[in-house]
Amino acid sequence: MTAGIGRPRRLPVAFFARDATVVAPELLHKLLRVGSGRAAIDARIVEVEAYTQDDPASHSFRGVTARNAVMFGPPGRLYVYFVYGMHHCVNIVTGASGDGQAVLVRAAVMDGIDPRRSNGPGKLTVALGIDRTHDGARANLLDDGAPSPAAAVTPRIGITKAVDWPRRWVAPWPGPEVGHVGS
DNA sequence: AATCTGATCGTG
DNA sequence: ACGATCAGATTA
Repeated sequence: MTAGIGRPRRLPVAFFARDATVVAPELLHKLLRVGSGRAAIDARIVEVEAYTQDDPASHSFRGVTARNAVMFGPPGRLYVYFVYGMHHCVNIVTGASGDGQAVLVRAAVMDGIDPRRSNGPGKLTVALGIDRTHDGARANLLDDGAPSPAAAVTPRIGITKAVDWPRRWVAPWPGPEVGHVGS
């Protein structure tokens, strides 16, 4: 992806301490950094989905459980879960502690990685090497001054409840269409 | 204890 | 359109 446009600034916890529907679109084109030092991998976020507690499709809808506990914890942490017996998905926890909400990172662009290898929630975690051991870890989001894209809000993907809620934001994608589950 | 259902992805 | 594959949540 493009080299640093500005000096990367780490987003403060306050950034995440707001409603998921507000934070989600602002996460577009921010960098999600995994690892540190020379092992650090950056992913420029290009597709997100917001999940709040009042959302029937959210894992937090029915209250705290062992799996979703992190969603109810402090903002700015990673909520990682395992689904379909084979895929991991990463979320950035938002809102105040006690409020179960998060933003699912559905796609990102990575330097030297074929976009088709990171254009889906499950594929992205593989590309970033994220698994359940990252659940609850502090998220490392960077703002390198990349211009904010004109976020397009659309219905969500891959869920069966409240599908129509406009809580999915997609940024211009440099390669082939995002995902294959068109809408 | 048993059943059901996925915030997905690759293949047919 | 469908199967893979299993953990977590729900129901009995």
